[in-house]
Amino acid sequence: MTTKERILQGAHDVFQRNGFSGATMQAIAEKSGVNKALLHYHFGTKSDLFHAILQQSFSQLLPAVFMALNSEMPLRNKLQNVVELYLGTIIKNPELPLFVISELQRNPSFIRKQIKLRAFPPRFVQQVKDATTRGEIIRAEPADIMADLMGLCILPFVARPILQHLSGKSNAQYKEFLQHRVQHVCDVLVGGLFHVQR
Amino acid sequence: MTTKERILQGAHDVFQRNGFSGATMQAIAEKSGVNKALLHYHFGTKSDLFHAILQQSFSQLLPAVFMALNSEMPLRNKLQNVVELYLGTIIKNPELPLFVISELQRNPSFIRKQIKLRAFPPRFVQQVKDATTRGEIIRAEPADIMADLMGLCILPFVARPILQHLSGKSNAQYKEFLQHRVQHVCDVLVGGLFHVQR
DNA sequence: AAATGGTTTAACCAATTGGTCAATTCTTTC
DNA sequence: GAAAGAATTGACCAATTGGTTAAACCATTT
Repeated sequence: MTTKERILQGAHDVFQRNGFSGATMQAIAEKSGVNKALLHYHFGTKSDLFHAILQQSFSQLLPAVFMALNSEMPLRNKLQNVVELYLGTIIKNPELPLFVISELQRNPSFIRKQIKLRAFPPRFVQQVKDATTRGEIIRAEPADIMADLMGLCILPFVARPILQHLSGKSNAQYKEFLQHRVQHVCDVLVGGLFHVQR
Repeated sequence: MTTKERILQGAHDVFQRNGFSGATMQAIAEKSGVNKALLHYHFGTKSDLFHAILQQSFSQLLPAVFMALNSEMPLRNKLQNVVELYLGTIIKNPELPLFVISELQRNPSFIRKQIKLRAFPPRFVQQVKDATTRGEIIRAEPADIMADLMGLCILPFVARPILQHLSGKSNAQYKEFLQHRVQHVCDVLVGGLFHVQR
């Protein structure tokens, strides 16, 4: 593992846990086992380093989902597929969504500058339109479904402290809860969007 | 409006926009039109002031929802009712959810210390249990439904920059989207949880 | 082994941070 | 209107912040 990589790893940890304002170059240096000046030598300013991390974090989340949303699968299976993919990613990196979301909220210009995704996947949009006109699903636009999907998936992670406290679950129990939740989200999403066959 | 209130207002604004680490006492003082030393005179340390704001913000969100969840309404109407109440609150204060969520994540001890809600509303829990055994809704626990409800409601607010950018909506269009969403969330939630009458 | 060029460090800097304090202003009480 | 107490301020402080720089270290080439 090269020094640059160790720094990126340390920066990732510190930024993700504390956000941009809460993180200090000193903390990142210590976490990476490296002198503070070396951060600037390799990565310029704090903002530069931060943007590198944010970019990487962001691209870890959405692009895969978008690719799945753009596949040729029928809508119903596709949704199920995306939920599994999305939740799988988040379970492996539970702090990712809140980090990306809060930092994008406080730095919205980042989106316009850096993010190349400028619309929902066209195949997904078309499927939603078709399914609506055919009356297979309730009247909804892609943004709604995208919001449903993301909201159902990320909430147990971003609001974990509250939810775990209220439900009185141990860490192990909460983990189990998260496992079961994949199926639950699929059920709610598909069941809530699709009309029943009569 | 008394000086103390003006300070609380200013602190609310600055903390909500920048989080604890991102906010400075100087900024709060300026926003409140007051000398920095006065903040300490009235509210002690930065942490003290922050906790006052966080407490107030938190109690603005959940307690009302919990009271509604504990009413004697039938489950189906209750959910609809809570969604409308919750979304109504958030629309009036769109930055509240992300603020509470991120700060609770980075300061989880606050929950144990300050928040008195230690379980889901008992009447709601009982209703879910009953409805499950009667086969009216899919197998789900209160934590799941709570997560569904919160996730569906807050996502368009916490992830607004991304979602608005992807959907290509103007501010006005996005506001309209949020209005329509009340009905959509009700539909998805009720439709996703309840089995259909056959 | 000397020269070279990239890597890493300790020491340092100006600016900003949260916080204090004595002095001043304002308000209330007598 | 004087005394008293609360409210408000400007000046100040030590600690920390992001960032710089010159010197040291290290590996490679000649």
